[in-house]
Amino acid sequence: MARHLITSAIPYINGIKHLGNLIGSQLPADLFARYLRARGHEVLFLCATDEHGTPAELAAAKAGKPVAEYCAEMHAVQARIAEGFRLSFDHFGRSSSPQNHALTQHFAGRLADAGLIGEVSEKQVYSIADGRFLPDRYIEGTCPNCGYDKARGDQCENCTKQLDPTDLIDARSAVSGSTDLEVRETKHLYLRQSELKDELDAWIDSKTEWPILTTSIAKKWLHDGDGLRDRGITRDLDWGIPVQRGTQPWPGMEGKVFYVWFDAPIEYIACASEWAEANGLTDAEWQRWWRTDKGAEDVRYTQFMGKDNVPFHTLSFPATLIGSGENWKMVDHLKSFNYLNYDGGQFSTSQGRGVFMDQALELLPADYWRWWLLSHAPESSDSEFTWEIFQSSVNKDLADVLGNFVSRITKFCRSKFGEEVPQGGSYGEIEINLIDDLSERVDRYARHMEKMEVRKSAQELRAIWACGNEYLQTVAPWTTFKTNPERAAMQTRLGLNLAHLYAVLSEPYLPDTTDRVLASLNVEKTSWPEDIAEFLQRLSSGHSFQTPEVLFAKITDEQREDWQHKFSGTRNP
RNA sequence: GGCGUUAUAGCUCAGUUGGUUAGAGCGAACGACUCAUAAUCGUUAGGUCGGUGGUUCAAGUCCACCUAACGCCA
Repeated sequence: MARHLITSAIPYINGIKHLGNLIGSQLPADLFARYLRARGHEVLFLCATDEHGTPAELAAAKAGKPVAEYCAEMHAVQARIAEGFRLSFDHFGRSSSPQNHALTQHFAGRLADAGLIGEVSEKQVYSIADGRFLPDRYIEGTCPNCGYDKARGDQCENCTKQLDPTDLIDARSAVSGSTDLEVRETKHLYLRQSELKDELDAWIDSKTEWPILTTSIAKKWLHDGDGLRDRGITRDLDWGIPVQRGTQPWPGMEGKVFYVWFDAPIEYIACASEWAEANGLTDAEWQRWWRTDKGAEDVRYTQFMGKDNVPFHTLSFPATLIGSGENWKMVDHLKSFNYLNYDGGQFSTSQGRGVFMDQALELLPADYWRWWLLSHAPESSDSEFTWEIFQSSVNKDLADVLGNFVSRITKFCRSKFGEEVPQGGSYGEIEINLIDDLSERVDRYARHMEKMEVRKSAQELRAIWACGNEYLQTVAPWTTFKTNPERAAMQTRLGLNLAHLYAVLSEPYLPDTTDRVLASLNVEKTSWPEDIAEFLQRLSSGHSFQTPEVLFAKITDEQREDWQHKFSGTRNP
């Protein structure tokens, strides 16, 4: 038994996430967490909403609500949808929590004490009508290069030219449309992460098991051009964590907040604290997960994220932890994912393109999505969602292979022996071979899971399901029954036990299906099948069961076409 | 312009440190079975591994150059 800390990249608060976001971090993290729990390990699985920054403010303004209220509502929405997908977070926190305020300020203080915070004066556009500074991307105007009239202050979307806000002709605020703008001097704090470059470099070199995708991105940021650049950690905004040096005020920083990228990863830690509070636990209880001087030295920490998040997790956040000079737990394994594309293009939150989490659950139960997404996870490269692939994969794997197996064995038993496990007969060579084969396969399945090889473990799981159909096809109990009912009883008993085995093995992928099958078979959730031969005797003669309803309905061509059409455009938020 | 990732059967993807006839699932064809959600099981066809050149006794697997897609940065 080991202790595993698992975090998923925290989704941004402004709206419901799409399937690409889901498979990029939360879902594979959940798979891993469920697997490790099933193996009897102690797991703390954390996720949260990332709530600060300008996009949240603007989304709230658009919704006509105070930003705090908006975030609270959206957090509840995301929590409910996560529950719908059976994401088994031990806690789903909020980066706006008091714990994260305190910790973020604490880290800033420690970094400042260590000489790792610099102050920089810069010029930024201030909107007098809005009464605030505007981030570059919230300034619009006419592009001096191509004449496009909705160019943003950082870049023209039309001609892709990189811009400075002062380049824009007739610049205006994207918030209010006001053209009453001026450039003002403002002071910001910078994290001098360049000072930690060598330490980070050595640390990353020690992570030989990390995927190439991860290390190559990190290395690029470390070595490209002038090397790792210092980054601003404060902003002139209202919504965020007020800049403080620990618990003390920070002279000259009044009215400023920490930049969202700085406080968001700290929420991983704060979330553990929120978890402890929510469960009536002491600080020591969460610190034993996060402080290597307070009991976390034996914790194995795994982070899940999309590739766009890699720099923050390999450089900026580690720089924060190392720079604090305290004994914080650093990530051991970092699993990053590529993008899932939607029907030839990208999923897009801002454009409302693709299938969103709430919509998906309206169409089909969570297990359908979990299975497809996980078995097609974009691990080695970007992968693609199309309705055709989704339909054929779900129908074939879930309905025909797994669902039909459970259906045929329970119905056969009911018709010949009634709804209880039949007695009599003993194994022959075929059964011995089957058990050997299954033992090997389960072993392989587990090894893939340990290494977080999501697609490969799904492939192996499917092969394990197929073994059941193959077995029934080979021994044909419906034929055996005519001449040797006792032998048919043994074959049927084994078949029912296979259904039990499959339910337990499939739990990380298909939690609801597991519950349904176990309920039909009248068995409690049990531990992982360490010994396959022993496990396949658990349902013994006389044990009663109920024949389950169809586990997975097939997706019809009409449904597919209907959905294809319905989701071909963009979503109106 | 720089850098990175990817390029393997019709489709979606595996191929560990270079080593005998390049694998899986889907789809296709054929056959078997009839317990089951017209489901299942088996067999077969099918790729010289984006292109060119090189290193090596031996390369999909290493090197160089080229092409294409995607991404990041400037």
